[in-house]
Amino acid sequence: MTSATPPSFRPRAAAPVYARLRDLIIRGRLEPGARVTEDAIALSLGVSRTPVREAMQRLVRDGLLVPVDGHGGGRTRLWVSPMDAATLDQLYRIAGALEGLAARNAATLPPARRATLARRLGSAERAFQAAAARRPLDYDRLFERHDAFHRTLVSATAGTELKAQLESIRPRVDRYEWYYAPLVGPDFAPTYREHGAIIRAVRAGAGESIERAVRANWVRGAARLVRALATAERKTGAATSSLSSRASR
Amino acid sequence: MTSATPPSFRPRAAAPVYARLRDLIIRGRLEPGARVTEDAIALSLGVSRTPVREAMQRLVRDGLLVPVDGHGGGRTRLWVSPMDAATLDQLYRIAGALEGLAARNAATLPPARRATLARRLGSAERAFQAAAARRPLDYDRLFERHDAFHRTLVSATAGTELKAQLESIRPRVDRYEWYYAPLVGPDFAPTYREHGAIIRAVRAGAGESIERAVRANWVRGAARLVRALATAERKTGAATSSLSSRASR
DNA sequence: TATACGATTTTTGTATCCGATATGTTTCAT
DNA sequence: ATGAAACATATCGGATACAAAAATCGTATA
Repeated sequence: MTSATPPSFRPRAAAPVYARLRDLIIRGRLEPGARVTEDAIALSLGVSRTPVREAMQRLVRDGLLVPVDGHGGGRTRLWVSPMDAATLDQLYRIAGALEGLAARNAATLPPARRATLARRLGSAERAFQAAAARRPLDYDRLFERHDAFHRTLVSATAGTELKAQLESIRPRVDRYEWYYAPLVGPDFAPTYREHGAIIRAVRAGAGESIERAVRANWVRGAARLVRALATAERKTGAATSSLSSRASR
Repeated sequence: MTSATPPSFRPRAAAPVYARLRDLIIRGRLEPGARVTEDAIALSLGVSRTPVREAMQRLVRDGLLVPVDGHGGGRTRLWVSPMDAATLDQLYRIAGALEGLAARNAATLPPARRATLARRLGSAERAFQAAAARRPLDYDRLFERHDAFHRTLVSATAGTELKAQLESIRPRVDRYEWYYAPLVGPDFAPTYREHGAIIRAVRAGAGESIERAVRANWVRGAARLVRALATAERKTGAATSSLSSRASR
């Protein structure tokens, strides 16, 4: 599911630390605004500060941690980055542009391989819809199935660099997905339609329309999440304004 | 109130090390395939291995250093990443997609600001052409002027996330630019035309065509560099095959 | 009571040390 | 002479030690 070590796992201790922290943030157990100190993490995970530092530097680059007082030079205290609708929108547009660029390549695939891709996308989509139909909804499974659809598309169309680039924004995208997806359902008909459009475009094999379909999926997905976020805020009363009151402990 | 903190920059050792190494690689003084060891850098720059390690990890994320493969699980020896036409092509397409996504926003700018942007782009382009007309050609200056054109465009149109994403591929893009730009000139008429098309599209204000123009610039720029690269290889006889023979000293 | 000053505590950045392991070299046996 | 095995070296990952900067908290004073 979410875990995957994109480039090549180098260190022995830093990788688990990174994976654990990233997961804590993505799943929301470390909320936006939570302070994260090297000592605390090192202590709680039973390693020294050295691998923790490496993991935290990587999380900064992922955009999951940010310096608390944004002075560009000295990277001092870090906290879990805030979440807001504007960032979500930007992020999803970027993902759409990149995945669209990748998917466009499907048009240049040999017809046989393109047909295979369309078939695999169809089967991934059916699995996703099946997961979405289960009651009670298992969001863990739903997330995984949804992700599988996009991974199928990307792995068949993106080159190494593009894959790496997509991986670099995945942590943040996943975080928004995890936070707000439960507020989107339980009706996923729009998503079905958009995925269906992607599959048909791949089958037809016109690069331009494949790219358009993929982009539309991301842009509209972002709109759905923003709507869910706004609704949630109206209900709970400015959920995001309590960010700075969190403590890491 | 407390004394307004002037940019109290605390000098960190890792930042200069990173900047220096990145520059050495981008400018080609550390060639593809050169081994880079923590000890050697630490010694030569007069710092300990700790900040050097941080810098090198960052360079790995930038794609300028890569682990030399061959030993599956163990440790990581790093060398300067190789350069090849396929990577160049992918990289430039990504840059085109991202910058195109940004530039598209120019269409939604208030007309006055859009006009200002078009004017600033025009003036940046004139500066670029002036630099390109100087004889002898100062590639350092040319590079800077060309970069300024794109920076003008991006800084006026891209959000924070998009800017960050573009920054993340800049080191590698710059490296290819530095390596092969001298082989492209001295006639930059195609570039003038493409930049001109971008400026006109911005002035007209149609998002779709702005994006197309920006993308075309990058895709065609990549093609020019690939052509230059191929020519250089034919002349020097497989320049890139000598990669693994470099020593770091 | 509010503010300014100061000491204590946190937390980060850098240096150094140690252990593990791949890599290269030398030596010995056949 | 050739191959293998033992040995030496290079280099990395992690732990620890130390210093410096910043934040926090308390106290004193106007």
